[in-house]
Formats: sequence, structure tokens, C-alpha cells
Amino acid sequence: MITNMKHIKNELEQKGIKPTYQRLCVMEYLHEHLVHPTVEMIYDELVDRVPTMSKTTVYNTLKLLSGKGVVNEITITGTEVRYDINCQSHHHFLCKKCGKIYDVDVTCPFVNMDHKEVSGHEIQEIHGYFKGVCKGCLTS
Amino acid sequence: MITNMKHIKNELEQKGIKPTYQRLCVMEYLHEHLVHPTVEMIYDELVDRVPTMSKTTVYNTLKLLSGKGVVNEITITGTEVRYDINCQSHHHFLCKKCGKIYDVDVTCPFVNMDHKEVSGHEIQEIHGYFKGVCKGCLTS
DNA sequence: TATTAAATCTGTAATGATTACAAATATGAA
DNA sequence: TTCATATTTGTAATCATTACAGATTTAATA
Repeated sequence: MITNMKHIKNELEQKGIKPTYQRLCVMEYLHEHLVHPTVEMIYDELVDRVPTMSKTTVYNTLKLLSGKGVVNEITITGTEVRYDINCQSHHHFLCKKCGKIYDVDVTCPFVNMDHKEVSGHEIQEIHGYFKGVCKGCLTS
Repeated sequence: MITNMKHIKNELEQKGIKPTYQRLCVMEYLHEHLVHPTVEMIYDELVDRVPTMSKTTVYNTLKLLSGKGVVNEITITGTEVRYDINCQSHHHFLCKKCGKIYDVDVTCPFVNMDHKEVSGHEIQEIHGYFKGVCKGCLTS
């Protein structure tokens, strides 16, 4: 595992975020679980390691991190927010059968485009995703 | 207004959906309000015209319609689902300040691409959207 | 080290969107 | 008309998220 606590601590400090233990734990979890987890998933595992962990803290931390651009909120499913620490522009695939979200490596021109506006609106984030049936569900 | 009840009735019948009065009302509302309304917005106006209208019926109808591909669910905000009857492939822009969702006419290559799979996953829907600050909020 | 203010964390209660469910109503065929 | 089925309705439950206030930790300062 490349990402250790030291790295993560630096990562947060560079973004002007005080690296508390709880925040480091959430960050570490996200680095180790790139499957776009829910708050529930994050909390469930962290509370085992850190029994004092509160779900509200997970919510607060994720809101802080996404506000600072350290993590991305994925709102594909419509029922709950998923989180992704991979902040390089990339797209997602949501399987309608199993609910898994995959990273998809499709390069779309406007992801890397220079003009940061469309129809006069200032673009800050670009999102793209597919829905369908994933490889695994197709063959089973 | 081009879309009248007759047209909508045909539209539903062609898709194999029984054109009940409530369903026609929801469809008519969506045709007349292309601002990507919430269930709340739809219900609030319909219940004025049709006092017996139930919010559950609005939910049921929208679920039926989106299942049949007649309307699109927009899950950009993460807090509530918005509905769009414009089923031509197009993208959206969500303003982080005012919350409005705009249609955006950006043609992205993979929207019209032929191959209906990516990494072995079968693609059924393609979604793209931007987040930022809209024209109106920029100037005010 | 002691003091103190500010930031963070925690647990519980509230909110709000959505769904489950069962009774009421409408529809359509026999 | 009768009966089965589909649809609608209202209420209650669920589930993710937020509000909030008290407890704890942190960091600076004397």
C-alpha cells in the first residue's frame, strides 16, 4: 500500500485541512477502498477500528473533504451518495442489477477542454456516467 | 402548446402504458415544465387542478414512466430526483448557487457512439452534466 | 503548567424524500 | 350485472442526511 498515514497527513495539510485522527481514518479508508463506498460502508468499518467514531463525524468529514476538492461525491444512484477519492477526471458505470459502480476509462473531449464555460455558465465540475448491466451480471 | 392530451395519450399507448387520467396529467405537466421539476413541484401543481391527486400516485407514475423510458431521472443534486421528459440525449448544468438545472447542448462523441459497451459492460444510458455557477448567478 | 477560547467530535433528535402497504376506487371482460 | 384486476389514495414506515447541543480535544498564551 503506497498511501500511508504520513502521506495522507501531508495531503490534508497541503489543502489547508487540519489532519485530525478521524479525518485521517476516513481518508485512509477511501484510499484503500476505491469501490465508491457509501457513508454506511465507511462508518461500519471505521467504528470497528475506532469505537468512538461517530457517523456524524463521517458525514462532517466527507462534506469538508468534498468542499475542499479532496473527494468527489457521486450521486448516480439517487438513493445515497457514494464517495471517490480518485480526483482525476474519469467516468463511472453503474450496474442496474448489482448496484456496483465501476471506473470507466473513456476520454471525453470536454473533460480536458480549455473553455471553462458553457452557455455563459461557469463550469467547476464535469461529470459523466453510464448505466446498464455490468460484465459480471451479463455472464451470470 | 403542441402537446395536448390526445398526443400524450397516443404516446403512452405506443409504449404500452394504460393512459389513465393521473398519468396523462403528470405527462402533461412534464411536457409543459421542462425545468426538471421535483416530485414536490409536480404534485403541488397537479393537486390544485385535480384535488384527489395523491403524491404516491405521482411517485408511482414517475417510476412507471422512467421504467418504460418515457422520462429520465436526474440525480445530480443528490438530495432529490428531478424529472425530464426530454429523452433526446443531452446534458445538464447544475448551478451550485441557485440550484437550477439547465439543458446544455454540448455534443459529446460517446453520446452518439455506436458501440454499446465499455470494458465489457452493456451501456443502456449515457449521462453527462456540469456543476458550477450559472449565468444569472454570475451577474447578480 | 494552568487557563482559556476555538475547533472538533459525538449522540440524539429532527427532517425530508421515498417506499410499503392496505383499503378504496375504477376499469374491463364475461 | 358480476367479478377479477389494475389503479389510486392516504397513512405509516423507512432510510439517508442534517441540526443541534453538550462533551472532548487542540492550540495558543500567560
